Amino acid sequence: MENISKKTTIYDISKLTGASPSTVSAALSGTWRSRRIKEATALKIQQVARENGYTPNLQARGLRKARSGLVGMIVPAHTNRYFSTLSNAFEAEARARGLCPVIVSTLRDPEEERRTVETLISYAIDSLFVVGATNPDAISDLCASVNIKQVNLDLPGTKAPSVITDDYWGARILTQELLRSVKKHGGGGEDDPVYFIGGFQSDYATDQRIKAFKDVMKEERGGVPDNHIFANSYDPNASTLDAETMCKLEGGLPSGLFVNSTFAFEGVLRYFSKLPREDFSKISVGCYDYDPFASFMHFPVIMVRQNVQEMMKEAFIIMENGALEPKVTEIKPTLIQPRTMPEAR
Amino acid sequence: MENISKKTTIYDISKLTGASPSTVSAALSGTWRSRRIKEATALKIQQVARENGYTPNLQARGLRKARSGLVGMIVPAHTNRYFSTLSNAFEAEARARGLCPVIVSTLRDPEEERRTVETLISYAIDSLFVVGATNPDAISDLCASVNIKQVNLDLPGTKAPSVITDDYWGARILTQELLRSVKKHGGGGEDDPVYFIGGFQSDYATDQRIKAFKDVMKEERGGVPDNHIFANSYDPNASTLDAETMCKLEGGLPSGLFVNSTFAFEGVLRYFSKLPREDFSKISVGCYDYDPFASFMHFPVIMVRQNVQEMMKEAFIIMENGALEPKVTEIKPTLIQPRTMPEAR
DNA sequence: ATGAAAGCGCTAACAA
DNA sequence: TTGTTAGCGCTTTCAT
Repeated sequence: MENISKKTTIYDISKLTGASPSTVSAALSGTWRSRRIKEATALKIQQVARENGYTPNLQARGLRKARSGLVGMIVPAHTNRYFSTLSNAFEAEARARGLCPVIVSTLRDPEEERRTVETLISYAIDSLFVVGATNPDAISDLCASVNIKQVNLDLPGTKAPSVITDDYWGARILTQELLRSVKKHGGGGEDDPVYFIGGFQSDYATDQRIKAFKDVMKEERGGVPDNHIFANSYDPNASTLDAETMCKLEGGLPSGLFVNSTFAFEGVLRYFSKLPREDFSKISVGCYDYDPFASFMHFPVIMVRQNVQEMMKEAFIIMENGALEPKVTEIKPTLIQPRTMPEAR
Repeated sequence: MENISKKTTIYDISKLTGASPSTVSAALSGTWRSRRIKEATALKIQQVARENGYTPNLQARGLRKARSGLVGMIVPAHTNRYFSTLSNAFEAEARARGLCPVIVSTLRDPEEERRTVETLISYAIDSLFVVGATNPDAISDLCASVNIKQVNLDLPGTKAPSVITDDYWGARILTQELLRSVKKHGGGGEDDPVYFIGGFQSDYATDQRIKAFKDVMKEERGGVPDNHIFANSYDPNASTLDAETMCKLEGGLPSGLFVNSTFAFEGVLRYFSKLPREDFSKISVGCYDYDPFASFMHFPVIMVRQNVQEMMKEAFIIMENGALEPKVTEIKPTLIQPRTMPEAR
């Protein structure tokens, strides 16, 4: 306790107890049983260690053992309910395994992703969870060269196992429910316009969702015009512009809007906030993502909540099995009706 | 590049180039100018390093230099807009300084806070940012014993400098604005009931906010009954119950509600979601925290957005100045009117 | 302008 | 049952 300026090491404890450094090491790292250290010795060492505020230097241990006990995760952003829920689940799983979780956001920037992963590798993370990366395969190359196991989440890669949401299925039920809502609250016509805003056309998830959207629209409406679909970016600002374009095109708000992610929704709302409240009497929104507050707006918002716990649990299982083949596991999401607030997670 | 199973080290590069390990180290760590390494030598070494996919082992470096380049931050939770925005700002500041940010959530659990901080210390973090801790001073004791600089955010401590929001001021203007809204949308009477829900009575921020709430209520209404104030927990579930109690007591929804944080708001909404929509025609809500979606509900929600960037910037400045005296810096928050969506951060 | 060598704190053979 | 020693990969005197 009196040690103010330098950390206590096993050598300090060694001197204090008269035991050798290796005995101290064993006593303090939990391996003493298998090293047949006398229980009394071990207990005494632990006692002294406690009295002196000893904590192991995990850098030294990591250097020696060539593994750090750190598990890394990269996410596109923190300020998003979906990703932060993943962070939460990730920490829980890591903690349950006695590992130290390190989460870094990479802002959907491939260069930042690369830099961050290199940094994490330099800190000798034992494994890496890659969430929604723009280029998971590039990361796989980095990881492969240093034998770090990797699992992708949210967006799949071809060089590492992936756990993703069954986006086609989710977008289908969301679109169907949205159309039902449009029928109920909308203008009433079979030709009430329905739009799609948000996401990258080229990313897998968006692609699946658009496919499902189009398919359902085809089945129930005979189709949807291409210019009713905006998928240029995950940047909220882009969606603000898209919403404006949509309203110009439509001469007002449409009866139905499929919003691809809460990112896009934020952008759309930024535009909506300028419109008079009466304009919203007929619109229904389907949002592919869940946010508790969004379910409680002044027009119906149907949401899809991805099953984050299960995704993360699955990811850890795959990791523990060696993360070998790059196979894709799909998890089904849940539909959340407007003004419904499921238990927090 | 061909190195599959083991990481390239400076010794590999040393052999490959014929230079000594120390020269390689200097060339690769950027200290070569001051060591008067010939530029040609340095460049060649860097070239070879690049070709072989060399990345430094930061654990080894950290062990040797006794500082890791890691900066730690603990937050109560990830799944909250305010905290995740802080995470975002923290990462930005850390990155700008070439440091690696490590953010861990501690779930408002003092024991978890202690364990996590100990772990971070074991990884030799260079400094620690403590957000909304239940017991910042206990953490200060841990940090002091190993000479780690600490700054508290959101909730102040007495043993390390703190950067917090000017909660009294923020809660005053929020209450005033809420009363204005109640006057406009409420039943019309001077005696429209106004309630307060959320937070811990004993924590500094809640205390300040309740004080401000009471003061304004006194000034404008002559006071507020004690049983109109619920401050038992940050757990959304507690707020669900509080909302129910409130409505029982009131025989319906009150005209005004001061909600202390989005955590509480989530809980309140969970109860609200069971009520018929018409019931909400007269209620106004003031929420001490900002969430983009919450500003867009079917009744007016006035919010306070804490100035996260400035708080974090200030925290880093204090850290860089040595984080000496435990003085408290207060930052003023911003009022956000209903249906207003400021730029994302 | 560069090399040799020590050592950061720990663990794991190998001895005893 | 315990001690001795080497070495993880790096930086940093001190030599040269």
